Amino acid sequence: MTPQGTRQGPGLATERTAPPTRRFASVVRAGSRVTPERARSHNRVLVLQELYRSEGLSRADLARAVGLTRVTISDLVADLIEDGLVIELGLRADARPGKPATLLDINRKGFAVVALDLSYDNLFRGVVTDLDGTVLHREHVEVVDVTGTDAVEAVAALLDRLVAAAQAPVLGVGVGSPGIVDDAGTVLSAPNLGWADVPLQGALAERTGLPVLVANDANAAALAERTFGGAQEDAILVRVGRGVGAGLIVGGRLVRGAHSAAGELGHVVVGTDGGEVCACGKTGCLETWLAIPRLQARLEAAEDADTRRAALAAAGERLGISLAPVVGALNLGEVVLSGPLDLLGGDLLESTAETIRSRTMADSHGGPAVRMTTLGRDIVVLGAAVMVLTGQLGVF
Amino acid sequence: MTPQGTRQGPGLATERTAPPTRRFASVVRAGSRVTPERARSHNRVLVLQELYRSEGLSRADLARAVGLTRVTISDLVADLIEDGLVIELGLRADARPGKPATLLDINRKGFAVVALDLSYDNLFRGVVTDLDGTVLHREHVEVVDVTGTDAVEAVAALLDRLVAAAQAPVLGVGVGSPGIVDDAGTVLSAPNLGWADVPLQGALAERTGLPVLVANDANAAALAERTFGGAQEDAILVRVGRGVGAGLIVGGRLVRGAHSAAGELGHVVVGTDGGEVCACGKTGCLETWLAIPRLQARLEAAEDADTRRAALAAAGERLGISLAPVVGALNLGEVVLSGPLDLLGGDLLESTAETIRSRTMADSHGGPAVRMTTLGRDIVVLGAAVMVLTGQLGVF
DNA sequence: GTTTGATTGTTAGTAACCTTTACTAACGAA
DNA sequence: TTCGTTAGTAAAGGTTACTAACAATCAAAC
Repeated sequence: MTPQGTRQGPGLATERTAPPTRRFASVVRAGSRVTPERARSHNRVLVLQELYRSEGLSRADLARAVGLTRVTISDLVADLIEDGLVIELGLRADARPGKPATLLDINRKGFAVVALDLSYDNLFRGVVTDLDGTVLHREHVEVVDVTGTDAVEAVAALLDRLVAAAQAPVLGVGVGSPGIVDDAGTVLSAPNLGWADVPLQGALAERTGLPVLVANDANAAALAERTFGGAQEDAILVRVGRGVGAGLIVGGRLVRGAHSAAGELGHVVVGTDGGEVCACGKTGCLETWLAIPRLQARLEAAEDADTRRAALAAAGERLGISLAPVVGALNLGEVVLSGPLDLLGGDLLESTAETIRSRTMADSHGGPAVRMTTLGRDIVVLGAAVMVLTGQLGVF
Repeated sequence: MTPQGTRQGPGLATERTAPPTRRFASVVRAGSRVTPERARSHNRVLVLQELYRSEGLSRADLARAVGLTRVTISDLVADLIEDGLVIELGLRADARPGKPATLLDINRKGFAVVALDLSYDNLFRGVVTDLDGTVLHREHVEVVDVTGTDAVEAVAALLDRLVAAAQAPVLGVGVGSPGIVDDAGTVLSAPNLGWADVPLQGALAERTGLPVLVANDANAAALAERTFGGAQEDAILVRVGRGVGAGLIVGGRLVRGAHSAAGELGHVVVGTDGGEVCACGKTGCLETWLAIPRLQARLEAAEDADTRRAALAAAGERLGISLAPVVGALNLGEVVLSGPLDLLGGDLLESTAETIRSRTMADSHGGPAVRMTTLGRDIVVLGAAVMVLTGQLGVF
């Protein structure tokens, strides 16, 4: 053992032959022992996933896809049918040799998911969907100047109406809320709603008796984009509205952050040339460049079309400047924007893409894809639904 | 279903009630079925992890920690002892009622790990460690103007010497290489070594017959910092040398990126006020502000101590500017620097910390911790060793 | 029209795994 | 000495997934 290695070469050279401290950090979560029972439920999930992804598979198809034997698959499927999660569709139609297969599918219409989006101004929206994320029913409620516990009450009332409207057993409730939301579904901070440390998930779960999952709206949107929008395994979704937020998917998983605040991009300062003063006190925050109210004000002040296009391009450039380090550091493959299509979809988007490309290393793949979401205004509720499907069925 | 939902509220408003495409993205990797055999090997890993983390546990201690019964633990431990991975230390000394426990430990000296660091200028370094990451032996070789297959040959020769020097069976070989390295250990691009699509991992594995793992040097360093340096679950490690690279730990896991290029921060443009021209062709890349040769040139040109301090602070500010969006987006809890302590450790570090704090939302935790690594020049080889321990034993 | 080969799904039996229950060994305290 | 506690082992049992074998069914070849 070399206690104090001699400095060789011109390379990095801070010293100390590390006597590794006996404080290790583990990858595998504690208590994740695998009993046969847990193994089976894991395999159950695999079957569900496979069925979810492509309806109309036979038991034999599942066996090939999952890697278990036909016998085991038959057994698992029997369980799932008994639980009502899977149904038989009938015999396969196409002509091929051998015994015709019995096609299976998840019972897509047999359960409902309730999903809420609290991120609008003065409005809570909610939907009932089936297991595919198809919206079956919509409700909304105006919440002008409603904050604190009144706001929680309004959410609960909306939720009650949605649950009552559901035509099938409700699998669970997903909520996309503005602000910072921790793992347990407590809204740590949501200034617009006057919330601080509000245990929304617990409150709604207790009231409805249903499984409830609460997450940040931009994070939910990112999940939706990943699941229904075809986003890659490494992508960022940027939501532009009254404020600016983001959700990150890294390695196919949603990033939560050290203090559950991942995606809080709005108040990062952009560039080194000043800017407008932000509500947060700093100067040149991304929100001052990009938030819809400010952007609209600038567009209205513009005198001709060229000036308007320049304003949009400038906003896009600022977004690109702040995204470039993130794209470079994470090697993101995709940047997706969500917000008013008429404002974001044109010059702004193009400018963002061009700025990112010119400020990051042009890898052999020509930089990340930059595009608008195709999920429209339902992106948050769809993400909230994904949370339920993942949490309750393990699907996705 | 509302085909074209009416626009309500001033919120986000791009349209279309998403008919979700039947193209889903899954979280669980395909083919990850759990057979009883896999379940047992998983539990074996849990036992190893627990033993690794704190030596001197009894079978009963393990049972409590892992959550399996004493019977099962005894069985697993018998397997591990037979494989030579675990040894009995003798009876517990302290006096308490009941039968005295037989203490166990991983056979820490019974296996060796070989780890290489190819990231120095004109020098390859390698070490032999035990399972704790304690360095037992060092070798190095000068490689001035050695590139391409010659460089691979030099690596292989160094590796042979290290394997020959090992006093215990070699568990595996870890390599930290500059450049972009994919999952399979192929160096996609390492300009300094003249490598492009070099299947280093495969070549070394074939030559030595040992398990080999190759990864980017900064990524390896990040693993070391996470494992031995006490880094948090969400942290970035920035390596400053001839170039600038980084490794990211998100949710406790290393980030690989869409094209295996995560951490390539050196060629991201910083700020909006120009800068020096970079070798890559762009202007104002982080490397032009921060790389050691340029920094040293600026320091030598400085006339007095104040100017030198200002130069260091300016470099730190640039690093902070480019890290701020990353810290904000990922909500990182920690930023760790690796490189020449005399240059990075003082004003530069402070300036980086202050810049990050002033440009991100000051969350209730006062921003990320910013510090130097304590692992010194061995950080990359330690990370390479961690790769082997993780890959071969599942530890960490 | 019959045979052949292929495919599906089920039944029966087996091996692996973890658990429960029960036991022995070993020790401190009363 | 007795009691209570802790460590480790042994035997039996239940769950899980596997292999082997088979009936049902159909297309295609003969």
